[in-house]
Amino acid sequence: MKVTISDVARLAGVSTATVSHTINSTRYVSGETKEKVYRAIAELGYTPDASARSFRTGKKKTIGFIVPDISNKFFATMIESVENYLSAHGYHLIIANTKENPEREETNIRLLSAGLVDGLLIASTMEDFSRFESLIPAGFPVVLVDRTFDTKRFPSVSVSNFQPIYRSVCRLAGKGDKRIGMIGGLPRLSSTKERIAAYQEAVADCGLPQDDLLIRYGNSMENSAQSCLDELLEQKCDALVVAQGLMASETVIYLHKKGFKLGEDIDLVTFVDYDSDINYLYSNQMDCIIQPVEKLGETAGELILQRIETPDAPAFEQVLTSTYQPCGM
Amino acid sequence: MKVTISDVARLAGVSTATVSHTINSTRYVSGETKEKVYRAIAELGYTPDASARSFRTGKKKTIGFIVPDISNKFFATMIESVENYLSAHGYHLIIANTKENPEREETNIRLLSAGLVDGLLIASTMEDFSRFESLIPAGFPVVLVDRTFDTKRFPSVSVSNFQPIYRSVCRLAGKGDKRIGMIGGLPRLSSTKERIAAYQEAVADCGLPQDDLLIRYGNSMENSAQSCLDELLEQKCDALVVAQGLMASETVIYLHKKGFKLGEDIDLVTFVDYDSDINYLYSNQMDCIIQPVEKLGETAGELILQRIETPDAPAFEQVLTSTYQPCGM
DNA sequence: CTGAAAGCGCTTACAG
DNA sequence: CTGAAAGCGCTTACAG
Repeated sequence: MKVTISDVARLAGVSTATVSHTINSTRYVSGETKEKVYRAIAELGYTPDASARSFRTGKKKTIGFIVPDISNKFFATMIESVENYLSAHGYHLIIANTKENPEREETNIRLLSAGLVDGLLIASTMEDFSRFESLIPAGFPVVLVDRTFDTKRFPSVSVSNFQPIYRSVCRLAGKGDKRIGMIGGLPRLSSTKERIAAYQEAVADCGLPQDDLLIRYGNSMENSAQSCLDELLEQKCDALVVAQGLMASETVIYLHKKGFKLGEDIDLVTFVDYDSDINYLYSNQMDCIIQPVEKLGETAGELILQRIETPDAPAFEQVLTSTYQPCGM
Repeated sequence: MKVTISDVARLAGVSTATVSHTINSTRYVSGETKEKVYRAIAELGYTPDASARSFRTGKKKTIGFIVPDISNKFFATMIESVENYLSAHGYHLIIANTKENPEREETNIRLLSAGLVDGLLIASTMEDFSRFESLIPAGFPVVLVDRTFDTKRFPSVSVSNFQPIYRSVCRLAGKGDKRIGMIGGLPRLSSTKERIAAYQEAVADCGLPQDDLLIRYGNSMENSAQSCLDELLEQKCDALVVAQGLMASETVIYLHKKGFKLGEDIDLVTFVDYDSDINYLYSNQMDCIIQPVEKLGETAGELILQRIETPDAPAFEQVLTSTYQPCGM
């Protein structure tokens, strides 16, 4: 049978209060009494029941992370980094995967916020903020990760999207490229919107032709780049900007198979998950925008624990900067 | 304040028992009463507290997965597949990362088995079975994933390691290769041991020179292939077998950078995580051993839920087969 | 320096 | 067809 705190108390000849205080160092216990308690614990092989404890205290010591796509290495690395931070602070991590499906996100928010976790990290795939907001119980600690909403009611950590895209378009224009194709992720995501907007402004500012046919969208998951590429190549692009990591890898592979020489037949700028294989192989043939994935995860961990401490602190946005790595550096 | 089942009962004018039974459909409740209960729930915005419920029932509806390296896409994909299976069956998934560190594994087993989860999936990095076994509370549901122990006391799901490696060595020998280098993962892992043994037997059976200098070990994580490769290239290998996915990617990149042409200057056989970028690019230049990652995850989920149902069923090993994909197929 | 006891929010025999 | 009440295993004021 299960060994409980009462069994320990009985064997040690003390109260359950004393056992509890001994284990948790939450009030003074004499050396002699401690001794007896620890002996009883050892003899019975007692382990406090985490479930009872968290029920009693209301603290689960667990954070939920709602991720759009675990098998995307960008998120996998982020999960690792979050887990690393949290476990160092005595927290566990529950993972939920939405596969960019808003219904799955909704279900998971409901399930996890109903007493399973102390706080939620969400890389949301939702477009509608009011729908999103209505799912979060009042005062429940939430931090948005990588993707934000126009309405800034939750704290967030994300990556600067505008500047690196703007800059790369200018550089391409400077090289003499005229028709610059753009591939973005899911159109509804804040990250995609910001990147597309940066592209559009840069194209206009550099005096290049503005053509909606030069902008294509994928689904932010695997195997969605190819059809975009076919369409852009038909448009006779002399350069491509790929604003999403997974699609970037696919682009490199596809161009390679089609026999394009990067930097000669076509110029390429890509967002990369920083330790992608492709990046190692081709970093000398394309410009890369390298995201601080680990920093993103660590900051997310930091913010959510802060949030749990002080749920009513004003929400603020934290924006990390990507590294711009031109060809061959 | 928090809305509890008593608040609902009071407002609906029924007992908490009736509210509970209504929510859970666990005994007959008249239509009229149900109506009242649901109205009260809606009015108060009541959500049952998962923590209280799991404390009471002893069922957490949560599985722990102890993973050696989340950022390794092999495991990331497996996590996705496990999560997928579990969430479809009403379970949550807690992730712990060991970074191939036995102490971290030990800590995590202790923490998670102490009332946090109903069962544990473990891809263990431990060598010593008795140490491992001593950490698992008697009768606690455990399933070993990808890596097993010689002593078969826990159920497990893993991938056949012997046959594909044996076969690849024979094929290389058949092509005329004489000095076949072998790179394995962490020497203590069952997967590594089996793969090395297969290599050794095949080398002997094919009448090739047996030379310990042809066998090198990495750490099963990132950036450990290079030094192995330098040593093997010094041994004038005409073929390489890389028995670990991450190291395989690194090998391809390194050989590429060194200017080797695969299949001409050197023959290559690799274990691959099936959707690796590298595989897409080079599958026509090397033999691949493709692991059924998703099936592995799904089976792991299946086995652990079975185990929770019937913890005393005899432990059995489930071995999945890899696909052998020769050059250019 | 320590103990007796209430109570966290549910579920579930037991009883009618 | 439904209710009163015990109890899961802890923690924590309150009291001495």
